[in-house]
Amino acid sequence: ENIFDRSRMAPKTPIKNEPVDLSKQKGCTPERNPITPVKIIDRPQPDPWTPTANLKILVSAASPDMRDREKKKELFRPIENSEQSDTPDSLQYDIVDDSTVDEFEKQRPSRKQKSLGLLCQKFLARYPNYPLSTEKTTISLDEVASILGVERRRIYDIVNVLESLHLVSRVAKNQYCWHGRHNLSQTLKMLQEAGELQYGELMTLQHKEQDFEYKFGERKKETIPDSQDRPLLDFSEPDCSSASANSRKDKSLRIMSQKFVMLFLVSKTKIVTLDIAAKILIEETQDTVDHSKFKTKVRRLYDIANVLTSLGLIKKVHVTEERGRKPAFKWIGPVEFPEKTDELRGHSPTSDPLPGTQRGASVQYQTSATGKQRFTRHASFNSAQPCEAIRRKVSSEPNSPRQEKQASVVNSDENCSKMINLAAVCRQKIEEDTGKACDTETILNSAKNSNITLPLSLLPAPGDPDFCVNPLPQPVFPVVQADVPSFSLPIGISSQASHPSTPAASKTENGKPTVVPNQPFLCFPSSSFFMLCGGLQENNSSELLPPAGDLGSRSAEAQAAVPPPFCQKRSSHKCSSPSAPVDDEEPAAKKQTLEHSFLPLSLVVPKKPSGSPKAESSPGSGCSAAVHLEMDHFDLASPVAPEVANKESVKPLDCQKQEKQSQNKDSEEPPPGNKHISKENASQPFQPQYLYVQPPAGLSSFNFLFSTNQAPGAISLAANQMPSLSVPCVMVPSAALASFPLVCSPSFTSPLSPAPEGSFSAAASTNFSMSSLASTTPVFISTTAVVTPKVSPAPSVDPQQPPHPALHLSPVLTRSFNAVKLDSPVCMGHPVTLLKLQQPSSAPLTPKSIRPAHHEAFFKTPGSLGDPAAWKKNEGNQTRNASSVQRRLEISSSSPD
DNA sequence: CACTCCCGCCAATTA
DNA sequence: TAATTGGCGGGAGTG
Repeated sequence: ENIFDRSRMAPKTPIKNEPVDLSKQKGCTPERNPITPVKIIDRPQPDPWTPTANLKILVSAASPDMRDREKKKELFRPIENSEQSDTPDSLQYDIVDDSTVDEFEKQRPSRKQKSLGLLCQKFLARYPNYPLSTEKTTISLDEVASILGVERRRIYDIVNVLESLHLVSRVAKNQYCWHGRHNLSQTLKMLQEAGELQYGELMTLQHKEQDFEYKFGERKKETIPDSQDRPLLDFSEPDCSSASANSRKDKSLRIMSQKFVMLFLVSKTKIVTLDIAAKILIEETQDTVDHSKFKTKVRRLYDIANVLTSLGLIKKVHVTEERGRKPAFKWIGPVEFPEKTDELRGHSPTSDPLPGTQRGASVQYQTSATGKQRFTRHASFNSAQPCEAIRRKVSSEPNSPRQEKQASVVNSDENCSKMINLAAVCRQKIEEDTGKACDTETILNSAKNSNITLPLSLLPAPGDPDFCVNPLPQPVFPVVQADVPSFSLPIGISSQASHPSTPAASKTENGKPTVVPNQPFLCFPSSSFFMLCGGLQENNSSELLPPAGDLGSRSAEAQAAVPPPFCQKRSSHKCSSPSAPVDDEEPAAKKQTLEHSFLPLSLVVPKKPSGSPKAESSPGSGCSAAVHLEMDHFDLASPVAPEVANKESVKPLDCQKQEKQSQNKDSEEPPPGNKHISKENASQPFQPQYLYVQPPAGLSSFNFLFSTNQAPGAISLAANQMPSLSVPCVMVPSAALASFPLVCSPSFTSPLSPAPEGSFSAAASTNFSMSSLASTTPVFISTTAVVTPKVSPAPSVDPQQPPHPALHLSPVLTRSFNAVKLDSPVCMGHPVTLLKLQQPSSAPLTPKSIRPAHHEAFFKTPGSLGDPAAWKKNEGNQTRNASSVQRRLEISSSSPD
């Protein structure tokens, strides 16, 4: 039967081709309408058998080999001819001839000739690497499949990978749009950022069995600051990717491809072994990774690797490890991304149809024609497909499903930078030897210890004016950034975040450029980072305290509150006073976002919708763009309260650049001293500064604070151990943050303010919060255990995962909050509730375990980061969690609407 | 035998 | 319901 089919196929294809091809080829060019379902035309006769066809069949029957050959030939011919696909007949004839001839035997296509890599090359050969911007070439799957002589299924494999890199995007059924490599660098950059977030610091690679290896991703790019450009990128990317990608499920292949690329980008060595990649990429595996699953994953990786190889991004190499030689791939593509250049160049001029501000929207629209839902989804995350994927998974997967978590980070330090370095070092070591890893760990530990003491201090911020958030000027960032592992958001989100900065600034300015010089907090322009400086005051802390249960309830509120602030930040420049400027933006946007997004999800959803709306809404200024980013982020959190946002906006956020600078000073140190936090601390004696990082898309709920100065180091980054977050940051539930004044903007006082208790202005501040989700529970994530002290106890939480300690987030208990609050004033001292990731080092995590954490967190939901269990533990939390989860899910689904 | 990964069944998703 | 997509894993080719 098969034979029969095949034979049929051959004839058939040509036929199709003709019609199709014609249109398509032509179509390739610009004009075509995306919309289409081109294919229709084709199929007319299933069997247009030609005489030859019959022969073929016979032949094939005679020998399978023959068949193959024939096919191949056919395939090739067309290919050779390239576009000529014209003569189907001829093909057939040829085939026939061939069959007769022995050539077949000679050529024997052998498997290699059929390889996906080769096929991909042929595919790529058909399209220009850098197509003119103006036109878009459309790709018809049917057409291509017929031309290349392969089943459509294979084309999907190629296209899906290309799509993950935004080389193509799906326009409609059967139709893909060829973008070429204009955006490739951007995409890679984004992936790198995302990868850093996810895997970043700790890229953990698990090797084999039990060993873990941690890789710490280095942050190559330090500059997060770029935010300006990013936005574009984000959008653009998102567009492309999102549009196409979102459509279905998570599309594992796409996601896998992105993750796989991320691994390369994050890896110092640029070499990733398949098994490690497979382990990391197996999200689900959670506990038991099935061997079969692993195998399957590896198969897929080969598929992806073949395509990437064809793209010249990677090459196959072998790594000899202790265990022996393992297949691996080395990244041979660009390592450094000119940042925007790509964007600017590539995009703007040429390709992007949808560039710019609108882009996101526009794109969506286009796509929308095809499928609304998809788009909608996309919209929500343009850039961050992964996120979506994650969500989906979460929702879908019972196992992994996690709740989201929120965490706010408390302190970070320069240490981060150090940490990073360490991580890198560790990673290297690890790579070299597993054993070495230990060393690194030790180091880390030491660091941690130091940190530990400090744990988090949350910011005590008082609601006061004192705290100001200033957006740091980008320039400043670099320093910090460098240090810190980037948190860049996951794909989609991050981009947005970055992007906004500029515009936002403008608005913010209105309020005041400088809010308070002294302010303890700095806001980073980039949405993603914020630096908080200054001592914290206690007051707010109280607010934070709210019991977990409360949190849950509050969280929502908090969330709502949170968002606004960010916006301001974006404006990196100045955040102005509370004065309204910002407000405008936020509110509208937020509201919209809110509407769109569901609360919890904020991260996920928001983007697009929010973005567009925001932009629109905010008349203001460029801010819009910037805002978007932030907004988006926030949105997630905030859905709640647009109002709040408004309020917030009202309040001056105060971000001043100046302050930043000052802060910067403080913060700066980090890079240099990686090693010991303690030292840093010493150096840092200053006020504690914190960097606030917006949660990556995946992590919507978490807030990260990094202490610039002190280092408590935190965290030393447990990175070593944990893949999860090695970063020295603390994750604090948004709720917690909410209470903090720092948050940004003091300006907001959000009525909503989550924290009833505290309710201070701080409340307003809460904004940050992404809280929505987890908000309630503050969590620390440290890889290592160390850190925290107190909090503790709870961490154990996860019964389930115990084995995989890796990431547990220990949920900080509510109390922790309290504690935190209390401590507050001092950054350091706070008893933060840190949750360490449990596992840290000691136990060798299995890759699986690790993965789960990462993956989930990264991909799926913020919650995923932590152990679900942890969440559970918190009683109140649980509910929340669940709710949050649901929300997410809902959102995802709903958002589209 | 291990590494690759083609092939195509068939489920999920769309149209 | 039909078509499109794409997950998945058996098992074959290659070295």
